[in-house]
Amino acid sequence: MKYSQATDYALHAMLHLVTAVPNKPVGVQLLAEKLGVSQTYLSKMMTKLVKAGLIQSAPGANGGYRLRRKQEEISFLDIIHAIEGTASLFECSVNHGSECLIQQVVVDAERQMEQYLENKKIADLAKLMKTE
Amino acid sequence: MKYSQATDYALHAMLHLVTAVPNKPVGVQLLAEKLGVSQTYLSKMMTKLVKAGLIQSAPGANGGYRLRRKQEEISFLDIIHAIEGTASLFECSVNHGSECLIQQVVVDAERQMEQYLENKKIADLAKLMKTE
DNA sequence: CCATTAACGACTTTATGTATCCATAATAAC
DNA sequence: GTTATTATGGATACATAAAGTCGTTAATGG
Repeated sequence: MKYSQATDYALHAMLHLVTAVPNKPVGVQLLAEKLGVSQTYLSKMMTKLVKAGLIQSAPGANGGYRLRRKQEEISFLDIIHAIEGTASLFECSVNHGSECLIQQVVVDAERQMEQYLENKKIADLAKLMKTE
Repeated sequence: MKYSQATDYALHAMLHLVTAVPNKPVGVQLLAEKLGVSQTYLSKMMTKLVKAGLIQSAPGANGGYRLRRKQEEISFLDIIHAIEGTASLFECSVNHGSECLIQQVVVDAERQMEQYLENKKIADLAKLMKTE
């Protein structure tokens, strides 16, 4: 079980958008160059972020992407869910009569991780980077 | 990102071993029947559990598997690690000069989940099932 | 010896992630 | 309006991992 590289790229792309000049769109070509990944591949992830309502896109000259919400309101979990989906990490495939106690435990554990990721905003990282 | 079905099977198999008669080995054929999975496939996971030191195996007639440790000392995390491995869920593939702050956040989040799974023992579930 | 049972390796199949290419649509600048 | 720019979408190829099967070997009890 691993987070996909796509999630890695999306998180880094969002961090770049946060630290970019406000309201000035950033093109996928620039982002792709900074991350060392192809434009066409990265654009798929950007499209997912758009559909999740995290960023806004603008076509045409001087177009690109910019944040849709305040940066304090965009959590790690938002980004991860946009790329990976929101399905549970664990689903019991054993056919027992009752509810699966094992699944309850693992899902509860997953909830612990998600709470942590929900409380972490990319704005937190942006602050850290400025003081370095 | 998902936990593999193999992990699901392993967790259920361990739960069966905990609730079985102590010190009497349980064969893979019986376990496989209860879980609705083939013997040969399940035996791969059982072998991993043996190598992880969670259970003991005995070949030959009346052989099978039984717990190696006390059931209060076998956690969900032990079983999951035995099947999935212990590698981190997230590894940054972007080439920046410094340490990856994003990776730190996600790894910390993962640690939250692991702590929860470490504190949950299969003995806890066994108790629950007896009272039902 | 014989039946039973775990362990191991080779293999097939299927699904998912990674990545590229090309066509299309929308917008801004001229 | 024309052109350059930029995002979006579909098709496709490739690599990797998961899911599952089969046959063989090895060890043990009766």
